[in-house]
Amino acid sequence: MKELIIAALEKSISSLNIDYHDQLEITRPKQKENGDCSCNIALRLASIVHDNPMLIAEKLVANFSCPEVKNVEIKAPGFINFFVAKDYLLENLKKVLIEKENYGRSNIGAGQKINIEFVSANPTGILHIGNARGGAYGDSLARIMRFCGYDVTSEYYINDAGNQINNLGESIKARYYEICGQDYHMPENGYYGEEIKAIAKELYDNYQDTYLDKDLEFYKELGTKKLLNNIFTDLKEYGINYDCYTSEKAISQKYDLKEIINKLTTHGYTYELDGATWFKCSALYDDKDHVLIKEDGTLTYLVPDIAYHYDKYNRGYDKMIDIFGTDHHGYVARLKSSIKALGNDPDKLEVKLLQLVRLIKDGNVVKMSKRSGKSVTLKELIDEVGVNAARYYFARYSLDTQMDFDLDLAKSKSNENPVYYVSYAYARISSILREKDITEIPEKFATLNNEDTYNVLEKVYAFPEVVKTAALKELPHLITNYVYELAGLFHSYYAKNRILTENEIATKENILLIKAIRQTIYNALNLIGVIPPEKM
RNA sequence: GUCCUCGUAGCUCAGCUGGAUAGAGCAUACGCCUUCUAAGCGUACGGUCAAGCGUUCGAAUCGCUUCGAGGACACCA
Repeated sequence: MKELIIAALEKSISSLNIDYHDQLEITRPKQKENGDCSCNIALRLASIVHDNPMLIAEKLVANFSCPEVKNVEIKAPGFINFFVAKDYLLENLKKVLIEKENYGRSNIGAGQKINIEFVSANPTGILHIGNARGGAYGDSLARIMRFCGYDVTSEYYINDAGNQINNLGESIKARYYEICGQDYHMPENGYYGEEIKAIAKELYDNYQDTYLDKDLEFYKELGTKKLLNNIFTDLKEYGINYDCYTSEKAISQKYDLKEIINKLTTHGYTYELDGATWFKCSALYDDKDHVLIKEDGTLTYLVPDIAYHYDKYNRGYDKMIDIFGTDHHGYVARLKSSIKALGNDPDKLEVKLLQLVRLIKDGNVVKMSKRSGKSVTLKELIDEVGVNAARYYFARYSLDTQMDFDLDLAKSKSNENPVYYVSYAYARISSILREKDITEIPEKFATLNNEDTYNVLEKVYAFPEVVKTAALKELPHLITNYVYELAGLFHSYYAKNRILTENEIATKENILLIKAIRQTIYNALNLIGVIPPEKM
């Protein structure tokens, strides 16, 4: 529809001998009286041809011809508004019914290889509510982009080496010794979570105190294994399955990390100072240099991370998206610097920072701390509110809002959570379809011609466009906004119109209409990992 | 102190590559169940888009300044 109007307008513009080659903007006005489509081109042209926008609009309209457009109006200060025949909505209805779960699918991604890395929490604890947000965003984005024809790899980076894993091993050892009645101190940056105690207890339950002579390596491996298992079990329940897992250990085996540093040196990006080797990232994007090899000869966390991203580049993605908490934002400049220093294009990496989730309990902000184990876990969240509500809740918000998560509200399963509103629309339709279902699609629809029907059909029609925008702008919350509005239009339609009537043709067509609505709701929710219920 | 992100209705948030009268939900008030699910529908109330200046036909949207919130500034990861 848009395309037809644009083409006709372009003809009109060139017939006036105006030189204008930018993309014409056709928008959908908020007010219905301003038409189905609107164009601001006369306002744009005003400054180019130095004329009154109203007059330009009149000239454009005089030369405008497009059979699908029933009526054209000009409104101050110079908008051209188009009123369109509704047939395309009914054609689109057929399309939904034929394409079913593929309605909204496109190929704007054209097979571009995209890597999306998200959550990637260290295996030193249980996933918490912040991970739930990153997970919901990352997984939804992956689904949306796949739906739009991108070749997406979703990835989890496992930090299974380094200092924090030593601390993990020490922490488990300390807890185990404690249970065995032995004296052992928690390390300085020890982990105090219940899950650490649980691992120690399980060890004791199985082997009593016979493992007291095990070395640190044993506890590290045990802890990493157990905690990763927890993490991926939780994520799976949350609806997230990864295409690819990469571990820090594996990267260290695949690459000689000293070699990576040598590469940086060859390109002139390292220097020695105070017995340490530094990365000269201030010469690139960072405002400070950072240490790569410490005075004691060990590597900092930065080195394996540089190697990891080097590896991602070697895998040949067109674009890589990393999703981090905002507390890692300082890290971005370092990473991009390393990419550039190793001769790769830093623009291929896009880092999304999500604002941390503030937890509200009893009306007060709860300070979250992983080390002390004080936070709400993903598992608890799922158990309290269910996967659908949790996924929807997080998908609703754009990443850069400092959102509050009110635990009590979430637990209450109140209407505050719009997933119920959308699910309810789906369940209502399902209920009617259990009464009567139709599969054959007529050549022409004869009875779908009232205002409520057009309203909801217009929304259905908009779906593919919304999905594309969500993919291009990488904004999954556009999908939740959309599906909420669609559900609203259905509820409103439902309240005023009967589906099952005396009239057989009308009934059949009504059923096909709500079936298409249900399909669209399903497709939209599927993109954010929500499976709507047949009954409520 | 330097650097990021943010500030929209009482609350939680949309709207941001500039467009027409700034939108939802919750809360509040009032209507609507003899017919397909009332977890619903409808009406009302609610705004100095943090503040100021600028850019222009036009600014919540772009730029600068101020104020406020959160975060980052390790030879930790």
